[in-house]
Amino acid sequence: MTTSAQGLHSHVLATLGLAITAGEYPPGTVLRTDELAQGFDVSRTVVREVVRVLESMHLVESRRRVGVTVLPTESWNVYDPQVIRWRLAGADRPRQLRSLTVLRSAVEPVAAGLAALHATPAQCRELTEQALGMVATSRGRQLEAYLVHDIAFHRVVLNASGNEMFARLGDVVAEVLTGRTHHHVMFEDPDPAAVTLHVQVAEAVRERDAVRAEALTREIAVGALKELDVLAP
Amino acid sequence: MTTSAQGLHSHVLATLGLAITAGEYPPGTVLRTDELAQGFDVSRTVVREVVRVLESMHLVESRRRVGVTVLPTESWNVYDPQVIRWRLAGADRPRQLRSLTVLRSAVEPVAAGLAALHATPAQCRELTEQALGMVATSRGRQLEAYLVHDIAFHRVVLNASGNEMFARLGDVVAEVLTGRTHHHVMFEDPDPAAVTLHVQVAEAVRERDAVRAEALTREIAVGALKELDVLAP
DNA sequence: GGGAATTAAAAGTACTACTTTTATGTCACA
DNA sequence: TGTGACATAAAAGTAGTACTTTTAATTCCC
Repeated sequence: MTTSAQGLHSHVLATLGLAITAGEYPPGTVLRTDELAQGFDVSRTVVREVVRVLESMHLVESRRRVGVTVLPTESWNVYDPQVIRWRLAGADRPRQLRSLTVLRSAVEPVAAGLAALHATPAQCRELTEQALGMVATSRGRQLEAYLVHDIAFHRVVLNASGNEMFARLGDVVAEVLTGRTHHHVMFEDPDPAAVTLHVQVAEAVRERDAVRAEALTREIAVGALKELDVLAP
Repeated sequence: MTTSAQGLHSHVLATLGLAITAGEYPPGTVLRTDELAQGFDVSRTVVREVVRVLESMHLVESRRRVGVTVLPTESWNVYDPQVIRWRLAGADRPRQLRSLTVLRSAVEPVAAGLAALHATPAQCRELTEQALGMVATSRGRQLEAYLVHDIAFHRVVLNASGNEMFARLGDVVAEVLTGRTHHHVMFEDPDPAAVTLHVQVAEAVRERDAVRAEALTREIAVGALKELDVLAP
């Protein structure tokens, strides 16, 4: 069983959420609470609580005398980390990775600029450290170790921006980077140019050079976009 | 009563969600299901369903033998439209408006650039129309009418970008613009420079000039940021 | 053929009984 | 006196049932 299930609720939620985001139930499909309860062999209580959660994610809509209707993609809360995880686990993972990468390319440069203004000395240190870690692991097929530093690096930048909305994208970035590493056929070491750019971003932030930090991060983003355009048609 | 309440669930959810996001229950506060049920004079069933939803927003965490614990701000799903609405209605509205505006300033320029590449003829037309509407209502204290066009304009840009994540920020932008208009003391007409910029963005998109569309939108964003720096200390 | 009244299906709500987890306090033993 | 195993009870989790409310759809009357 792949769906982490400590508790009936979690299990049903994960299963249903995954199925819906995977497009298993096309929009407009109506599910009946009692049928779901029977299908999962749980009480109606459990199903109702699950439906309420799915409703809050705008994946479904529950109406009396009708049932639980699956909503079209456009109404989904696509920023909900849970929804993101489900979608990344499902069929349209490539599409999802692309739109998230575009989001990154918009947000991260601005975040880096702000980080240059707001980063604490500790954050500057952490940033440099992670960048050096990236350099150290950038050769010789140490992709997993590299990934850890890469994620940590971007997390620090987002946090140091001082903007709550940016900071909360740390998980998204982590998912994207992980997805990329694990789907890239894992043959090649990371692009040396990208590694250098990260080091330079750390430098720029340390020197409080917002403009440079933003520009450099934009270059990183462009690289990520290019890479993706190659991957997907 | 200000909390829209068709159904017990909605009522309890709105009340509790608002209270928590307003910081009425400091992080770490534990609420007991039965007490809530008594307090709201509803069944435990209703409270449980509400708690499950709040849990999915990471506003609270429910643990056996402990109760429902209010989580710190850092864990909240700050991108959940519902959470955003609650917070905008609460005490830290100014802070919230600022962080959302920064997010806009990062996203919208990129979205505009993409819109220039992907916008359909219909979207181009719509964009021009809204921009002209802004011009028409930009003088003589027609702030409400202006706001409608402004919101529509930005929504079209975000939709036309073709990126799902951007498109879903339409509501956020609408909230921010509305909040701004309604809190600006409503004396002055909109900045003529901003109006002109919108017209030019529509032009650039129509002419498929991505670079120009992005640059112009960035100017609009800078304006919005400046305005906010004046508003809040 | 159209509109009003009826019906029934499904979700919403309530209540009650029971299970499971687990924080905390107790007691025995070293 | 401190420490670890054990017992206790508190609170959430689950189940089942009975009832209410809404409302789509059918029927029936004009």
